[in-house]
Amino acid sequence: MPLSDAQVQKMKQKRETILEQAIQMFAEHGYNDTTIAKVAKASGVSFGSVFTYFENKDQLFYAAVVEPLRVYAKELLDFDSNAEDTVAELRKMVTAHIKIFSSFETYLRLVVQVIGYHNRFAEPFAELDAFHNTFRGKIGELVKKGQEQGQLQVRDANYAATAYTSLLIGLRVNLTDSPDSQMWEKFVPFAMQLFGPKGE
Amino acid sequence: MPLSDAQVQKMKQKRETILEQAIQMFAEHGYNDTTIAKVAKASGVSFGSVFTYFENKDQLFYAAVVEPLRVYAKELLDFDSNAEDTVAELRKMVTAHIKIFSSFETYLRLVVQVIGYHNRFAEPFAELDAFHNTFRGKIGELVKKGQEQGQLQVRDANYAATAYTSLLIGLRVNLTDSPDSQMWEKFVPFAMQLFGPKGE
Amino acid sequence: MPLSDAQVQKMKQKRETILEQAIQMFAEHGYNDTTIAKVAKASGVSFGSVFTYFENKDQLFYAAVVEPLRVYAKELLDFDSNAEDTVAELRKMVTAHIKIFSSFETYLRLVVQVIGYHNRFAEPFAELDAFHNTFRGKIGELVKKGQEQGQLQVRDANYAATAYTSLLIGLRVNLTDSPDSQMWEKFVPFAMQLFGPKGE
Amino acid sequence: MPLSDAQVQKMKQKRETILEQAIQMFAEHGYNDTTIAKVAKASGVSFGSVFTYFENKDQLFYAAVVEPLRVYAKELLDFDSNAEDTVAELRKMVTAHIKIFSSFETYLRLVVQVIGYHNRFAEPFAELDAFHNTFRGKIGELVKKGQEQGQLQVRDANYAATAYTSLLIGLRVNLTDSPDSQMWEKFVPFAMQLFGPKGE
DNA sequence: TATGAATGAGGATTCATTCAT
DNA sequence: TATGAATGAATCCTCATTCAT
Repeated sequence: MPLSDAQVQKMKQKRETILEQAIQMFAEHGYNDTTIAKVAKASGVSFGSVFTYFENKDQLFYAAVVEPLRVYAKELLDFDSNAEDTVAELRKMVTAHIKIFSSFETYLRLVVQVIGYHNRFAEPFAELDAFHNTFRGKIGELVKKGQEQGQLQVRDANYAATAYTSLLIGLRVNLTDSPDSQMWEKFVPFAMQLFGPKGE
Repeated sequence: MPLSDAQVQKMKQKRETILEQAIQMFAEHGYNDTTIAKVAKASGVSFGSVFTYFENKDQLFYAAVVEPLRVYAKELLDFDSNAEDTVAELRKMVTAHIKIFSSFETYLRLVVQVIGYHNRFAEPFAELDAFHNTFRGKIGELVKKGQEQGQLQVRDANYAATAYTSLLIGLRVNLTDSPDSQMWEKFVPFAMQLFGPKGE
Repeated sequence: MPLSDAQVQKMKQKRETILEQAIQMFAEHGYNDTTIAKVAKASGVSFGSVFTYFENKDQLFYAAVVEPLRVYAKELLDFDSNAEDTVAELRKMVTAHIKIFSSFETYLRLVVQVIGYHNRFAEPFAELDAFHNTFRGKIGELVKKGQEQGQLQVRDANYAATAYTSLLIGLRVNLTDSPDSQMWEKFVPFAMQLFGPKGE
Repeated sequence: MPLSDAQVQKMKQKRETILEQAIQMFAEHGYNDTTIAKVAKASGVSFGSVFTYFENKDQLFYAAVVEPLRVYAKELLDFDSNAEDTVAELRKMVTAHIKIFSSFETYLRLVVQVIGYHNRFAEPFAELDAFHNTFRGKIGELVKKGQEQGQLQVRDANYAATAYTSLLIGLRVNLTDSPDSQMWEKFVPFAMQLFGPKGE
């Protein structure tokens, strides 16, 4: 007996709710202090149901880390590594990234944990690491282009990209309780400096 | 009957061993996956003995975070915020910091965890936060001086300091498995850029 | 999906079994020497299940003390404080009480422990104390009535009631291993004396 | 090297202090919640020293129960079972007993526990039981004499004695927090009734 | 599919007791 | 004799996971 469309919809919705609550709680209280029972309660389902949608706690954690990544990845990679005016594109990119990071508080807490315990969380870490490489790579390309055009001082573009992503994650770690995006914006010029724009 | 000096020494040594093992394991496997039994075994003592030296697991964790801080704090603050040649002092400072951070792998993993779950680890977090403020403050002073002397471009010195400490921590997070200090050194010029040195 | 009636019945039965075993063991071996594991084993359930029915050991103890009280209270208060023939009613009451106390061995051991450590067992003690006051009060009323009617010598009715309940509990303490109800019956006339019946 | 008298005195004193503290704490908090460490601390000695004076915790408990008994036994048996005026002697005895029991709060809490868990505390219980039999026996003799003299109504003297000791212990249990000896005195006439004095 | 009772492995902690100093 | 560090058995409790309904 196939499920009706309405039923499929309802189930999707339920899965979504559980995942959102899980992200919230994993980020806030960590893996161990987040119990399946608490997630279930916060989601308004029985804890048995959590196992209907996620094989086990590790899978739930994996999904909590990896699924948002797909969304955020797109936003973070939304810049043109072939742009003509490299510096302008970089500035647009940095501004967008800063804005995204300032609003990511919950999710990035999760990311930091995964990185911190990458032995324990090998699988989600692999995904994050893969994205990080893609991310750095694309930024590196843009930087390289800017250097070739003479708009940026010549330095190792990959290191510049790594310094840049490190600054982003470091700010997120340090400004733990500062959702105030105005303050975040102040860091745009500092981030730009890492790329060595000429005449600034 | 007071303990003999030899006794006292032996106890100090034992406490030290336990703490070192605890730091290692907390950093590697996190708070929850580090059991007292494992720490005891790694330290070559019975688990009951751990409780002789540390009131409970939370206190052990606290000590693991806070005691090394006292040592590292001194190293990290070892620069002159009144130096005449600001840029030279900054470069020396940055080089030293990069070196220190490159060797901190274990301890900084711990730090990242504490920051990530600062709700859970409120007390050690408070200590880290206090140090961070001192650290940023002293760097900010040096930057301010450089700006007054005209050696640095004028920007908000506190934000510069925050960007700098963020870069350091972000590098540590991103370069999780890179104890290679040669690679770390490459980041010195990028860090310097955050302070806006003129004519570089 | 609500539980079926049969399920609910089974659970009630299981809870009952656990509680009975707990009463038995708490009475026999005391709070500390009664482990959850032993109670579980005696009840034929896993020890995890005990926590399904009782929040923790203290709650189990509380239930073990308070739930039987509801039953016994009714039996003990089953006399008429407005009876016409006071002495006859008192004799009936005393006979009933003696019989009840003679059969209470297990439960009263528990009661004695709670009273003995009323600091430690504050909550169950409060319940017992409340019942004791009700019990004494009702007896006192009957005694007062008898005195007004001239059937009993005039003494403080409340002290008489306290002396009576003390005798009951004292007998239970002293005759620890005497379930022999024939012997208990012999104490009826002594108990009656406390009320000062005229012409006996 | 024999110990000096002063040293022997000091040790006796220390043992005494430990025992007093132990009685206090066993009575107040029970066997299990009274730790050797706490007793040692309250006594101003190291917990190792407790083991110098008492073989182990059980022996300490045994001493706490049995040693005071030797003192109290003498007081409780201080009446003349051959007295000419039986009723007067009984009244004197009851008055003395009530007074003693009213002041025994701590010790009798201990006694009640031993009786309550006589399986667990078999050895101290045996001592208490032996004393109880002696105590009842001597009272029984006096009662028997009074009956022979026609001063008391004829009833089973042993049951009367048991009823009497039960009333004493029951009062002690019930009046847990009433050190007020004035109130206790009110129970003298009730206790007397148990012996069936003629013409009262 | 949804529920929640049942299970038991795992872990922090307490504390009597031993024993070296 | 006095001390207190060392030990590890014992116990409460949590929680992921299974499975009958």
